[in-house]
Amino acid sequence: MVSNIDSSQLSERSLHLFKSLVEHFIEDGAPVGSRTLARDSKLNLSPATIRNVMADLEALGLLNSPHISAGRVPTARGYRLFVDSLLSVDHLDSTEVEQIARELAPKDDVPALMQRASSMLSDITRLAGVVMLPRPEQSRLRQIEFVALSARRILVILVVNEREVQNRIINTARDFSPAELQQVSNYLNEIFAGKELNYVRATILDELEKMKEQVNQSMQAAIEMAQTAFDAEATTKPDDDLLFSGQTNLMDVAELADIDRLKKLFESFNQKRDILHLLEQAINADGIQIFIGEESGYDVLDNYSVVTAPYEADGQMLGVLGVIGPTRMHYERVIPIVDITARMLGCALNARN
Amino acid sequence: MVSNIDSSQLSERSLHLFKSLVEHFIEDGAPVGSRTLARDSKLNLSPATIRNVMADLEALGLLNSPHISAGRVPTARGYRLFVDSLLSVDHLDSTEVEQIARELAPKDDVPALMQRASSMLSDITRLAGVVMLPRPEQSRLRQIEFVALSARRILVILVVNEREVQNRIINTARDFSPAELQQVSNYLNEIFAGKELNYVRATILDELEKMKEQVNQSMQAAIEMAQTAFDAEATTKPDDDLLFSGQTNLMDVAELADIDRLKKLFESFNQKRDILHLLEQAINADGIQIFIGEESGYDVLDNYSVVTAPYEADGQMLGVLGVIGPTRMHYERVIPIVDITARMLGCALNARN
DNA sequence: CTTTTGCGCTCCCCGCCGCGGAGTGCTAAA
DNA sequence: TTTAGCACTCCGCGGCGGGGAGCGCAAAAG
Repeated sequence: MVSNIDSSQLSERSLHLFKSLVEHFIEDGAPVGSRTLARDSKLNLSPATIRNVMADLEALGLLNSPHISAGRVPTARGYRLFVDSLLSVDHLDSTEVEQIARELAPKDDVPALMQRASSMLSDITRLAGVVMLPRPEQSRLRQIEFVALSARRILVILVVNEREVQNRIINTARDFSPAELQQVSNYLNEIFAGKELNYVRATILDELEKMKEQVNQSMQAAIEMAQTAFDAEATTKPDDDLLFSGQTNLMDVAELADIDRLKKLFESFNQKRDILHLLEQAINADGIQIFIGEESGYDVLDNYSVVTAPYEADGQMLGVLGVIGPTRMHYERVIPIVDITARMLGCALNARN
Repeated sequence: MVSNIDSSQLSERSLHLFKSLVEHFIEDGAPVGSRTLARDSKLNLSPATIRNVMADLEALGLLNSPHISAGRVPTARGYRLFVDSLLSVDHLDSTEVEQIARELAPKDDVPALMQRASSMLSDITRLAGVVMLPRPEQSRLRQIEFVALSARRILVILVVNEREVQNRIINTARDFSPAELQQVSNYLNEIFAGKELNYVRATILDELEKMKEQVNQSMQAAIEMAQTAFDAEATTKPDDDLLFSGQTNLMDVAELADIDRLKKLFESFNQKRDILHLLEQAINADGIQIFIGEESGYDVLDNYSVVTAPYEADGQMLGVLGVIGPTRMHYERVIPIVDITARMLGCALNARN
């Protein structure tokens, strides 16, 4: 990775012009030339002077021109400098903040809340929103219960991590009476409550061995049943842990009239893999993190930027949310929106202790 | 609605030529002219003759030309005649059937099965797949259970319609002991098991009244709790009942290079409303139903066709699945695929009694 | 009456040209 | 160091023209 440009390496004037250029480009999407820049930047300089400056900036890799006689366009590196050192972040007006707060009122269940966070992000920014759900890297079994649906069909309920409930139906080889089920769940709760799910899955086999000689046959069958339950659990929910919304907003941005690239992007939304990896990098960031174009390392994201922020509740990092749009996006607006959404989502999650 | 053309109104020759034209157009997507048709159709006719026939067909509204000196293209009405009377449906080769069967093996839970059905449809047809989930127009409560998470946090489990399990967590105003919970659930099961959910919701208020004077206070609180549980239920899951997949496949079809229309379509996938309405029309159809272009009545679907089939299990219609693609699609292939997928999905659902 | 031939005409597509506009780099002057 | 001047490049656009595909019509052929 080539070292980035530090703002101290450049003259005040260059920085000013550079900033002005980037802002201009973000506004119009057209390469900006020395004339316009001379007109707009308050410095009273002739186009010629500005051309010299721009040539320097291009040499540093902050700008380039699509072709020799066009204006200049920021490179990814240019955006980086802009975002890191030059950006003046918008102050959100209070009605917007209120809107966010209202949308994220902790009135319903967690998945719905996340969904709303995502669509709110996309609505407000007119870009694509994404929320990574709490990845329970540590899932502790809190409680397990069995409910008999009929003699051989049993509903298994796993309560995990205080919040989450999973249930599945298993068919058993023989009948179980409600009393037996109670007995089994008592037993399992006793030894496994509070343990990590993977540990439970791993241990349950050993446990089964121990049981074989020791206790009565009924118990043994019970353990087998539990094993089925946890096995099923293992194969479930591989990754519905990314909520997108507003993808269609990206179909408006002119720079991506290219339908093939857009298709690739949408496909990577569906696969989820790449985006997931990217967001995982952001979870330990201290607040807003921005991936600009090629920086991300995923070439589907060329010409796109991702603005993310982790969110937390109860002092614990839970996940990441953010926005995906063209590199040419209004960072000064998007950044505070993502930021405040992350905070408010955290609050909403706290509130529902 | 203008009356459709019946195949008996046309001469053998016209039909043959028309069929040939449609097939040709479906293959290439280019307007087809008299020359090509003369070459391809086995009838030994000169282009001029064919031009006359084509003029007739155009007069009937089966064809039209994009502009005066281009070839002809089928209209929606033309496609209608084609699929209703002229289409020779492909015989699926056995490896494909096997693939479908394999994908739909009833190995996991219902939602996952549906999801696989949808993505399989889109994979095989290279179009967009959609599955409408069983709309439980009639949800019977089978069983209700309470699990104490802590003294005041209670997990409510509703088993509905044999298959479906819903759970939610409610916070209570006062503590409940496990014994109490057991008592409450016994009571509720006794009076409400087998009843329709809406009925339960409606009745529970009355029940509450009756209770007020009659029984002990603990029971009353319990009923209040149950009410909370069912209320919450009412507000849940408004419509996650449509599963799309392979939308991106539609980005390949040339006729829809028009990004704006594509955007509108994708948005209507997200809203779900229109597509849902459309599929609901198909649920009582006897097998395959096809909506061609403007016929559907939804203008987002102009230039698109929807091929649907209802699926059933235990002799009961459960939902509809299908495929969305350009009107110019390979009906002879898509139709049997949708058909067999619907059947097999039904089987898979049956199998998991 | 049906089919074919012949012909003139329409319209699209594509490449070509030329031009104006925007912008650059360089050099020489302030 | 900045500015003015100038030659040059490249894009975008409109106009032009030719080739191709196809049509409709009318008259001839069957």
